[in-house]
Amino acid sequence: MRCKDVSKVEAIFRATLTLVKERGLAGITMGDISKEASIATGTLYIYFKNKDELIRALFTECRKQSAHYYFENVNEQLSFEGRMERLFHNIICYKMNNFEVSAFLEQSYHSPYVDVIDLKKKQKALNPLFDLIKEGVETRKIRNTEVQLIVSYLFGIINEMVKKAYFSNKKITEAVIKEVYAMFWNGIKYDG
Amino acid sequence: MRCKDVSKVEAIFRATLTLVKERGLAGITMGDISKEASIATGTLYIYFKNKDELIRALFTECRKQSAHYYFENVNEQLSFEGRMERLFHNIICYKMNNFEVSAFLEQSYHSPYVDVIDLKKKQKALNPLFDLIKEGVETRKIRNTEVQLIVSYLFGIINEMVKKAYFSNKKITEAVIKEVYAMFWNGIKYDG
DNA sequence: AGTAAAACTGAATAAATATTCATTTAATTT
DNA sequence: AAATTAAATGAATATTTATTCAGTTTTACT
Repeated sequence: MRCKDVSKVEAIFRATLTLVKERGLAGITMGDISKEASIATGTLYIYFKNKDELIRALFTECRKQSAHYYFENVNEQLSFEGRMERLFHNIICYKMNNFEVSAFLEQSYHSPYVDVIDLKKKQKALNPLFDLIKEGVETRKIRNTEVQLIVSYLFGIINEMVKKAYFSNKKITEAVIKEVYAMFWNGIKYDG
Repeated sequence: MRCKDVSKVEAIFRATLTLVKERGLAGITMGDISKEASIATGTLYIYFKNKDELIRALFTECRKQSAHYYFENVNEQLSFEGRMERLFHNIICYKMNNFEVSAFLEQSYHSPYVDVIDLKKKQKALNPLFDLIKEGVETRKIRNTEVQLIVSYLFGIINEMVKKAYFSNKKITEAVIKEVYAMFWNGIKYDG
């Protein structure tokens, strides 16, 4: 054998996400993870120095992946409104289809595994979003408000809705996304 | 001594909330709690059978307290709009001034300490909110949408905003509350 | 003050969990 | 196909954490 197996890291990550979704970050052990990933406990320590590093590595990975999907097809060909709607749509869909990722990230933020320094880096990944909102404010497409407030408004609505849908076992249909987007847009649009 | 000391339970709860706010639910031990509460570890077991019961008792207490404050002064003397704004205001203020309570509740929901049965009871505490929204929809004050969606929209905005404010060390001023409420209202109001 | 009951203490023990490592298995090289 | 190296195993060990309990202090009552 030549090198560490990427697919094993993948299996470990996937197992951890599954367990965190089911039991929460507070309720999982290295034994649980290895069992869920169908590997020996010792093998975890070949891929990660310890539990902290495993969780942190997964945290980093999840953040990278999320941000990547958020901005898919949000490009200059689209109007401001088009880009905003696309972004909104992407974020909802990603969070719905990858609920375990969202759940893990949310739980990690205020856990002993993740510290504030990491959080600062988050800003960069979401810079295009901040820029888009800034543009909207400057061109009077959206109300003249603190950019951060709009971001909180955006993620607040989406996070809560996705969480609710997940825990009540309901799918979020395209019609519902349209409806919520309308509410979101009415909330932020400029009206003199 | 005649009976167990209520103020000691209070101290234990307060200590736990402080620690969960700082380190997260995953990062606290019974030893940490007793130390923070300035009592011996053994004393914890006089008041609570074990860690699970401690956390669950605190969870129940926090939920009761929150719901109580949310509906303060939301009464029939007020117009529909007045009641809605008051409620919005109450929820924000409570969550700001008792951030550790909100943080603890949020983390508990998906922890091994709290199970789904408890969650069902939550519905009842928030019934007045559901009723208010239903009334709004029926009287065409707010858009004709799934009530649950409006609730998610409401809590989503507030939760995210309070979290952001707390972690960036900024106070939410009355002006900001007014601004966010305006956005919220524009999002849900009926417009043909 | 004297006494019994309740509350409190924190070191000792039990239980859970993380981590290591001697051994086995599989892959790669010569 | 033997030798070499990397990866995987899981029982053993170390560490952390929950829980208990024998002894101490405080309280409430006479």
